[in-house]
Amino acid sequence: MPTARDRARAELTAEIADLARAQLATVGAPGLSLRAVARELGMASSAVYRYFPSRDELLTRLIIDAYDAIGAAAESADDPTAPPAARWLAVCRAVRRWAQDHPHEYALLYGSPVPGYSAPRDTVPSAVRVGAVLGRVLGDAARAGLLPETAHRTTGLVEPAAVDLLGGDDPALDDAVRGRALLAWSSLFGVVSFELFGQFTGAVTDADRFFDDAMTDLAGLVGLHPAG
Amino acid sequence: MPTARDRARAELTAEIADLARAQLATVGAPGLSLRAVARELGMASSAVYRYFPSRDELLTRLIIDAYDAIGAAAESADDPTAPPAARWLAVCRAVRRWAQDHPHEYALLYGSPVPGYSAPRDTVPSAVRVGAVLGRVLGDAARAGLLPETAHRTTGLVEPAAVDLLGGDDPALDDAVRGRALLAWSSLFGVVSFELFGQFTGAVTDADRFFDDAMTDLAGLVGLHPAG
DNA sequence: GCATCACCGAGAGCACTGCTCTCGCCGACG
DNA sequence: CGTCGGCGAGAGCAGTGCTCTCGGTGATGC
Repeated sequence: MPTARDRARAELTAEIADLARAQLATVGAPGLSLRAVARELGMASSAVYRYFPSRDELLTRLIIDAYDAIGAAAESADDPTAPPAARWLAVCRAVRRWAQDHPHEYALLYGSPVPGYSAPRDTVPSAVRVGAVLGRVLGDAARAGLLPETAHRTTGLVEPAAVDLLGGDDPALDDAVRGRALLAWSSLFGVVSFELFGQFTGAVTDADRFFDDAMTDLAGLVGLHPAG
Repeated sequence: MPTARDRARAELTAEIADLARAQLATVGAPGLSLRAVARELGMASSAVYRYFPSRDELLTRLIIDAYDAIGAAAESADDPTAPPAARWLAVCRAVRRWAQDHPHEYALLYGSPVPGYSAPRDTVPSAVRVGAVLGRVLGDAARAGLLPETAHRTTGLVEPAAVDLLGGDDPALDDAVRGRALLAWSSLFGVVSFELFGQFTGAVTDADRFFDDAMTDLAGLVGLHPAG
């Protein structure tokens, strides 16, 4: 059973992470200072190292939390009873909205990787959640017979381990449409990143409309059409 | 006329930038240290400030140079005599190749923006070059009559100032295809970023084939088909 | 119940960073 | 030939991540 010390430790760990997240939201990842969160917590900087052995470990924690947050946003935006094309657009919108609400955390996930820092294994399950939602939409559509049947199946492009994440198995799904799903998935984040990082400034008049149009085009690319 | 002092100054400025670029390639942007380049140059750190008033100014210089480098790579990969779909794929491949050869510089351009640092106006002309090449391919195809005519023209989505960069004016070009061109443009970088930043690990068996397939799909989205 | 042991917070300290200021030197220009 | 502006060097400030050592204290074994 957890002793009082254990509970205190868990509490303080969470408190540090929360304060770090707050600081992240204001100064961004490069400006995140372990000493600053220690100061704000009223403790010596060295004491923080009892809870996070290094700044990178703290960042890893924040990364996992952020992946889970955007994943949860995508999941809760998905209404499995809605038509597939509408589900697709709703999930994309939720991702964009979360990114706009948490730009620094988004940059931490989908911006430049921290040099000399390779994402630990622990991040993978959380990182995959958004893609899994999109894959589920695709798979449900296939199983409902709403996807065009493929003439000749292409295989060998997608890793077998990734197949179940991309809609699972179905006659309407081959590696060609799975590949297009991967393209659509990365395109979603390409568009969101470009918008968030200012690459679109001065290019488009109505960002909302552009985004909806783009996501609808991507849905069509994988065989999801508003009508069917 | 330029005095000896002026020439020396220009030379030293370039030397600092070159050394900084070399350091960028090994330790990445966050690890770029002004003191380190000064050390490697055998001069006091304070002397470097005669040439770049701040670390951010140095970074800006590197950003502009990198935009120009990837822009030049895209331009020299474009053979205006080739069929549009082939031109499109060639340009995309060149962008990907440059990114793979200069991952840290790529991350500097298309990764997380440096917080508290907004890209100065000077970067815009260089930043726009890759997009301009793709826009030119699209415009040439339109003027050659290789694009499907649009039934009813949609307008008001793309900023007028950006129209000439997206192929110029032509009956075959309206804001719907221009919007899809913007989508394809950002998708190119979405795919390259995901591949470079490790988001695709364990998803695809043949990255080259996947990329070619994806870029061909994007070309088709804007109306560029291998046959035509 | 007491001794022990592990954890925990604090402080000092190291090596490093960006940046500023002041000091002499020296080349260019009037 | 004198003056003035740029230029390099050095010291210094405030801040960083991280380490180590030092007491205190809560949890555990006998």
